[in-house]
Amino acid sequence: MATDPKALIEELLRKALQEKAPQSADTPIVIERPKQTGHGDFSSNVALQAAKTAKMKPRDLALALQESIAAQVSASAALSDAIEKPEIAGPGFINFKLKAGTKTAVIRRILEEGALFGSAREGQGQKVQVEFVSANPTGPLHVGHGRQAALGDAIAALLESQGYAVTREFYYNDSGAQIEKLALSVQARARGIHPGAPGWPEEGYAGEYIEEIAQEYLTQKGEVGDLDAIRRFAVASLRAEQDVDLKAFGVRFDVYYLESSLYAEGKVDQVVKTWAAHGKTYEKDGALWLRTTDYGDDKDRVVRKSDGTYTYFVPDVAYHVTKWQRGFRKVTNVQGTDHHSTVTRVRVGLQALDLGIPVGYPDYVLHSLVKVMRGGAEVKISKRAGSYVTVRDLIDWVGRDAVRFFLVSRKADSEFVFDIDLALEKSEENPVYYVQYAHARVCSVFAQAGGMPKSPASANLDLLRSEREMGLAARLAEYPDVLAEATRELAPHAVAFYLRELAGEFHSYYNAERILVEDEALRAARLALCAAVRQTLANGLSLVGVSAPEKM
RNA sequence: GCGCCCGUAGCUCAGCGGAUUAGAGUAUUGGCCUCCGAAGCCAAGGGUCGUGGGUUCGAAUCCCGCCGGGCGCGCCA
Repeated sequence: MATDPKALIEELLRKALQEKAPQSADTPIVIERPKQTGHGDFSSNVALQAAKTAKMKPRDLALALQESIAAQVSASAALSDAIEKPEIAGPGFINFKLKAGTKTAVIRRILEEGALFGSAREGQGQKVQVEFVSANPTGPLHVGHGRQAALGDAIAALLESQGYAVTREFYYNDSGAQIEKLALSVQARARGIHPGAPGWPEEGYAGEYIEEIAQEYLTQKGEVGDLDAIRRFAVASLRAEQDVDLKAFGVRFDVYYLESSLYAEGKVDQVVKTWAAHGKTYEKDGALWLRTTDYGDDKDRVVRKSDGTYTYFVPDVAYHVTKWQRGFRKVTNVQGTDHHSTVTRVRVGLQALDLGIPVGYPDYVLHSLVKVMRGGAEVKISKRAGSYVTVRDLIDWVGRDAVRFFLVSRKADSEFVFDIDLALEKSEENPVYYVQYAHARVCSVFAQAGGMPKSPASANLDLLRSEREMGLAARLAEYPDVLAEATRELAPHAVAFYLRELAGEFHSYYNAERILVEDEALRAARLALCAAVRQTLANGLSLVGVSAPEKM
């Protein structure tokens, strides 16, 4: 018998459909977990979907399917032990209820699989790459980078959970106009010129960190006239600072890819040559244009300016070629929505190379901007950076766990209001602590019981019978599905929501039932359930980069 | 003007490859610690799902218009 109840139910429905309405046999079977407990553990609307092709009223078809399933169930002792006969409800839903033993089986599975519970093999053997943050070394990381870091790292972890071999990558521009401005700004500061004063570079960087870098450069006996040395110093110093912040945020990268290397290795030239060789470019007004309109863009784009330098998206395309050549068939880029115009260009640029790269390559997860609120007003100023709030500010204000949980709990495309007061002053009501508290609570029960249960998996789980215990078991069983779905959608916020619900059900259970009861067998069974809850909370928290404390 | 995204309870947000009575948190109000951690639990009130049409037996969910907000629309990156 299949160990996964969902697969089992799908099988039953498939057979019933073949028997009762063969002409509708290829109707996709959707099985969901109803929100209302009265609707059983699983529910399907196939009868509603198939009614048309079957030329039957939905309810009549549902009744026929029900009859067939009931027959299948009574014919098999294993099936009879696993599930109840289905019920019909509403316009023609078929609702399934699992026997208690089927539901609690997940507890044993969790205890056996431990940290691996929730993982799957969907992506086994496939190399995927997630590119995120990719901040230029021209200033400290801002809140938007924080959102990217939280999102990207969680997406990477989700992909890992499904078996993919994931590379976390950070791409940065270490040459070009922005870096030049940075160098000039530091140089100006080193000469005592303040932002806006005569001699200050056009569109220079005005943040206080520029002054700090300038002072450091000077104390290390740097030569004010040596712009090249200043550039190297400033980039190194900002890169180091970003690394410190990322480390504090609990995010690490496998690869740092330098834009300059693309030029150095001739990869940028190669891209342009290939386009030209395929007749995808033409000269106009002293510039070189790419026929992006051939691929649905609204106008052609300049790739080489009249001054001979390339526009930004040429190295971008070259960079993505390396991703493809490095064997990443699935690539996800996490960026702000302000970059959404590059999505088309990069994809089109890749298509125009005729390398056999699929049309939708790469995937993009675009997130909208983050607004930071404090005391009912928007915070725009950071002491360090001047004009924006940094990741460091957020971590200092509310702590890493709260920042990561908050930033990952909204779907990427929703505009995000990060309320410092909510995250900090009301910390006792904060969702992060709510989830962490559930974890700590289980640990504290174990402490009371004299340590972690020795062999929780050997407990007699049939003793778990209450509504709440069944509900918790069902919730636990859902976890692998949540991860699979969240991975498919590249939407880690689903994990944060799931954790909130699981924690809530546990708190509720904890208040309603005593876990450390006299009856040893029952106590062992409840401890096993608690151990499974703890494991799942820990797995989910770890996935979104939040710690699972034993005490708080 | 054009393109993409968003508009769900006072506030912050889930749900949106249609389907059984729209959900959480927070805020407000009222209960629960002689008993495993009250950073918790239980309960109440609070929503014409921006708006007007359309498709459908059935729409918060799909399609179109409008209103409101965000982001793009460079030989900037």
